[in-house]
Amino acid sequence: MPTPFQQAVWDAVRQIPRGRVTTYGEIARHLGTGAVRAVGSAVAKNPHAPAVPCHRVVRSDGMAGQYSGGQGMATKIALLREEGIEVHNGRIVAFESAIWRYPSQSVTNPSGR
DNA sequence: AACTTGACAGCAG
DNA sequence: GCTGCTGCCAAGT
Repeated sequence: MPTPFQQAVWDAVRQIPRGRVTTYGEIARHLGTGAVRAVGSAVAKNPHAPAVPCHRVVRSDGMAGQYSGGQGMATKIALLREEGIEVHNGRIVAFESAIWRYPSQSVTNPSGR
């Protein structure tokens, strides 16, 4: 029986569109907490895969990060490549461009900046 | 109730 | 620029 915190994390990850990635820090910020590690633990226990694209959650330093199954980042990278995200030697290509930012409260200017 | 672990992030060397 | 240590919050033992 998952905790409300884990459900919140999974719900946040579920919002990540295909072909995009996000960082644990972004999720933590979106949840209004600095528990980046707790987020990682929650995602690691994610029983809703692949409903929750946990493989789209990467590290903030541009690396794919770890993954469950003991495969390390191998499986994670494979899934990301299927999503159209290029990954070289565990490093995400165009990382800054691939990062997905959670929508703010409201955009005063819908123009996009 | 307390200690340890964890799919990380950030700063210092 | 890269490697290493500390800090963070939550969950598990």
